[in-house]
Amino acid sequence: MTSSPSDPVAILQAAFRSAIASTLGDAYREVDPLIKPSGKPEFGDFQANAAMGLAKKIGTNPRKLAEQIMQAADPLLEAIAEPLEVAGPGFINITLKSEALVEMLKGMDDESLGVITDSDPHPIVIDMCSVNVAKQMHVGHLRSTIIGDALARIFERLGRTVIKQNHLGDWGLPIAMVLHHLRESGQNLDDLDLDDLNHAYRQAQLETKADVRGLAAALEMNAGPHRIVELEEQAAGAQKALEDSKALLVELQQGDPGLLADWHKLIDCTMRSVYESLALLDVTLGPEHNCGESFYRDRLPDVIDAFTRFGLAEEDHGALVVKFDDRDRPLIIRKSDGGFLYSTTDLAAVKYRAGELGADRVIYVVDARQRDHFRDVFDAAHLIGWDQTEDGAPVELNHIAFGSVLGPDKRPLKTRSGKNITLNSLLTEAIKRGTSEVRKRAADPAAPTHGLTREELGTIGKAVGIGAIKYADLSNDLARDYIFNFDRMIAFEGNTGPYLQYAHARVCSIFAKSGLALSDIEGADLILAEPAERQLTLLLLRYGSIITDVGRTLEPHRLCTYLYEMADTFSAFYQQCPVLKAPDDALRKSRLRLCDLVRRVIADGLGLLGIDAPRQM
RNA sequence: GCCCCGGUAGCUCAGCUGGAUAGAGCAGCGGUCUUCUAAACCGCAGGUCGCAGGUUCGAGUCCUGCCCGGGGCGCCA
Repeated sequence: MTSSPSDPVAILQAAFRSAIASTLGDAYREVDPLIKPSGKPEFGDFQANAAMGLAKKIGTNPRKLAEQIMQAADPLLEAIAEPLEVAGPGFINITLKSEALVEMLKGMDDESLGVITDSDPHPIVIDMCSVNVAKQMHVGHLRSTIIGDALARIFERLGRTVIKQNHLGDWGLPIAMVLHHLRESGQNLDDLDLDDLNHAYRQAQLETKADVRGLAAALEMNAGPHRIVELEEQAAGAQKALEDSKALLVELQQGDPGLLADWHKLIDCTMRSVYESLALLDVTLGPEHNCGESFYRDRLPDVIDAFTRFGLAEEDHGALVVKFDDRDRPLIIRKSDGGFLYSTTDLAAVKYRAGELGADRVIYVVDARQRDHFRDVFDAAHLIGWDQTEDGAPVELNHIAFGSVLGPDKRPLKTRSGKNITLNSLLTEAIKRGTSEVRKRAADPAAPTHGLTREELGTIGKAVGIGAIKYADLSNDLARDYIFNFDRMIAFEGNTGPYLQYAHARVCSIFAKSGLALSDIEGADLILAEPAERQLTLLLLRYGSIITDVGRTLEPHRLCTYLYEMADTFSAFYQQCPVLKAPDDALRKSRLRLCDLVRRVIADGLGLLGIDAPRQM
């Protein structure tokens, strides 16, 4: 990672590193000087906070140490910073010279926008969406898709090769159950629609689950003989349906041609609807990204062999398990009936992604309920050494354990009638709401959108509606559950997608009204006299490091917070610094150039979140 | 029973490897449109950071215990 001349933090870090080393000796060359944007403008632009921690470690006076470091750093920064100051218990406050800020701003004023790319040739695999065939895509898959897509865009922006994979649930017992049910009921699989599939899924669930537990409870609670017999018959029926489904799964897994053909029909039916939703979301994820459970079916025996060969698996009650030193829970990799499980598949997937695809990072965007599972799988992969590429690079396995989407009652989101809300209906509703907001505004003759066609307004409305959903999903800490609230997410006030889109449109509008072309301001002098101009500049200069941070932490909400702050800071600038009505031409061009940078940063940032930024709204 | 995640203003949430007086947005109150998009901006008010200990110059942040909410826990995925 090189340091960009446009990133003040990187420049200050380098200077303070050597200042610390020359104060305390070479042993301290690698300590982080803890450069942070200053909390308050009166403390300057940045602060170095390392002196206090170091003083504690060494056992010296923090303020005194800060002064020593400051004296060493001062000459190094003479060209770009005002004289440094020590404040409080040992903060070193830094104010940059305006000329230096101008140079840094020019440094980011190209396509990069200050984002430093990484040329590591290993791809990054992102496991996202993960629909279950035989089940309609619902809000649960929304987050996985939106988050995965945003991360994919961010890593591509950082210069990495990204392989998106849709790890379809297409090979387990549930799909066998549905297939069994459809065959039993004589359904014609050629004109199967999603409702048939959903119905079949639910019926199959009922058939096989009704209801061994009920029987056990009835026995335990000394229910009457009639009730027992009734439940026993039901349970026997369930057992039979389940046995049949299991048998069908075995046939399927052995490659029975007729069954395979039916299986494909089922998948096609589900995926047609999935692709519709993905198109509405503007997420590029097609058949070429499908790499589901069935893909690994021939690789499962090898997983068992390898774990057995390395002595990492042992038999327990007939099943084959991997045990860990630090937890009671084992990972079952083969059932006592010889069948494989999703843990077997997931281990095969780790091996494939790291070993064959050569990925040095695999990101699983799967909901938080699978935390324990992935912890076990990752640890098992580590035990056997599959978490490295063939060229020896260590592989980072990350599970993005995102929270649930809840309804207003804080229970998993359902319709009033208690059904799961389908993703398609949700997206359609969002687009409808977005469009109606945009139309409402366009009805005003003074609105810039007034003359637009119905179609143009529809395009903007879609961007607003979908953007609102995506932003609501990405702007919170992913680990939290979040309450789905259309009214809040589509509001134009506060930290929402539409607010940012609006801020972007306003900047565009200034430029459009200026009557100038981009080429007119390209080399314009930048004049940073007003505090608002400085604040805007300091924020613009942070863009690159924010993107790097998101790549490191996998926390897209940091980008959201940044963009919101950008819109806010721009508003302050906009209020305090006339652009088109600036007192002279030089200032006008300087401010337009600042506006242009703001516009590009917001558009780029929203783009990384998968959100469109219309030029008008 | 064990494990994991969360608990910050009335509501929804930020708070970056411990740093200066804990920040936003909604909602509430009060201002700002002949002025570059008022879908905006400015101001006021609002806090025992779940509770109790501990670590230290300094804790929302780290450690221990407890409370509340959610999730998970051997042959479903």
